[in-house]
Formats: sequence, structure tokens, C-alpha cells
Amino acid sequence: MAVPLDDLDRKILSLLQQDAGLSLDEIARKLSASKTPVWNRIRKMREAGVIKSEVAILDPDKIGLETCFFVLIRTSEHDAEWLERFLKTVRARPEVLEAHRLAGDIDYILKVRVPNARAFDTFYQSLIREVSIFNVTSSLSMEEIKYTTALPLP
Amino acid sequence: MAVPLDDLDRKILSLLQQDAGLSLDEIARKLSASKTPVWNRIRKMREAGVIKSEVAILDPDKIGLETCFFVLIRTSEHDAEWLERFLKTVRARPEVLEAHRLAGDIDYILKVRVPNARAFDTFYQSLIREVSIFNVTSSLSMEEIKYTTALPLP
DNA sequence: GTTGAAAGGATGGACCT
DNA sequence: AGGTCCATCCTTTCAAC
Repeated sequence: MAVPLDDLDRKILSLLQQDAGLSLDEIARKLSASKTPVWNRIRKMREAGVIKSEVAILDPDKIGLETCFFVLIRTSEHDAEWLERFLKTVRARPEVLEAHRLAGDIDYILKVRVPNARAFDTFYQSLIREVSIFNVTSSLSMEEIKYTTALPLP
Repeated sequence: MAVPLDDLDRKILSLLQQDAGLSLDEIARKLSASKTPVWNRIRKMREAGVIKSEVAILDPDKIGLETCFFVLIRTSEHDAEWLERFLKTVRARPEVLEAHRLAGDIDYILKVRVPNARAFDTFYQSLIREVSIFNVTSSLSMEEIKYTTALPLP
């Protein structure tokens, strides 16, 4: 599954993770390489799926999404039907930015972005209506200490 | 703090959140608008900080980062010195992709990406060494159900 | 808001090291 | 394999309308 990367590959990825708008020229210059090899590596890494996409990152506060909740879910339900409904709901709701199935005490964690606490309550009510009963803890984020899309390149 | 957006702004953002590599031409065509107004809006939204950046999104599995942990931290320490050290550590470590200060029972949550469980243990040991004592629960993610950088545009 | 023109960047080929 | 040069096409950027 993993794609082997050399040092130049990692340097290219590191730059593109910070700024995907860099021109080929700038990347080549920063790495003291020349355009062709840099371009070929970028193309290959795109084809291999190492680079999944290039996206714009928005500031949530600037678009009125000032509230972020983490939802910790413990459930006794583990049958296929329940799970399918849960997955479908989570994937369909744009407020849910991240969802993971966890090992251990907590079964699922959701990260949810909404305009305010009232909007979260609306979301929450409709979630528990759609996928029946939960044991849920919702934690309001008071401060986003760190958020990065840049993965560490080992 | 929030920037007022109209319908065209939101449509542009929605496209750029999915694919920042779209050309101005394509965006204008998709929205049946013409290039200049689209371009002016993009520029303004960049200047206003609504669009923070454009970045490449990598596939963690393809670069050997197969393991994701959520770290839930309860701490009795709340003095300024401890906090500063904690923030500095969290921000400096590239494995920590997200960190939030929470209201309620849990004080902090971290999302950490590493190659494997052993690497997480190394990270964990060095974290608790650097910032003294914690009450910590680490939960391994068995499955990433959803991950998106696209914010809902209300 | 529209058109279009000038400048700059992306893509890919030919050829060399 | 990487490097250089080049030709073509596509985008961005901005001025004039």
C-alpha cells in the first residue's frame, strides 16, 4: 500500500502541503533542482494517489462557523443495519468534518463544525433521532490550539 | 469577524474546497459567470482571509502513516508555565495534526498520526516527559469513517 | 459585467549529461 | 536516471470598454 519516496519526493510534498499554489519554477528553485524531474515526481505521486487532491482551506470563523464540538459515542448497537444507517448519516452531514471508529471504551468520535451552540443542538437532536439511542458526550472546543492538514513526512 | 458572502461567493468556495486546481475558466463556466467577477471575488476572499491557503492533501496510508490516535487529556495543572510548555510542545510536534482545548470533563484532545503503535508509544512517552503529569486516555482509530477539509457553507 | 490582450506558467518533446 | 532548451498551449492578471 505504501509508496516508496526518496528525499526529493518528500521535499516536494512538504512544500505542496504548505502551499499547493507554488509554481513548478518556484519549487524547483527552492529545492535547487530543475523543472522536469520535479514535474515528473509530482505527476507520479498524483497518479499513485500519494497526492489525493489540492484544496482551498477556509477560515471557519470568517464564514460564521465559530463553534466546534467533539462528540464521543458509546453504543451497545453493533448490528449491520444500525451501522449502515450511522455511516450514511455521518457521511451525508456536512457539519461532520471527521469521524472515526475507535478501539476501546469509546466507539466513535465525531468532529462537528456549526455556527453556534443552538445549531449544534439541532444537529444533535436530528442525529439521535435518525440513528436511535446513544450514550453520547459532547465536548465544546474552547480553543483550536492546532489544526494542520500537513502530514509528517518520515 | 465574519465576512459577508453572497451566493456566488459560496458557490466559488464550494468548488475551491473540493478542488483548488480548477482554472478560473472552469469555475466561471460551471457557475455560468464570467472570469473577471469570479476572479475579483477569489482575490477579495483571499485578502480577507476567508481563503487561508491552498494545500495538497496526501493519503496517509500511502506514505506509511497507518496509525491514528486520539489523546484525551485531563489535567489538574492550569498554571501559565505548564500551559505554555504544553502549547509549545503540541505545536512543535508534526505528528500532532489537531489540538483543542475543551470545555467540561476532558481538558484537551489531540489527534496524532504516526506510522505504527510503536511510534505512538515513543511520541507518548516523550510527551509526558516534556510536560509532566497527565491523566491521559489514548484511543486508537480503527477506521477513518470520514475526513474532509471542506466546511459547510451556510 | 464583459471582452480581450499581455505576461507568465504548465505541459510535454527532443536531446544531452 | 536527471538536466537543458524549447515550443505550444493554457491561465492568470489587468486595462479598456
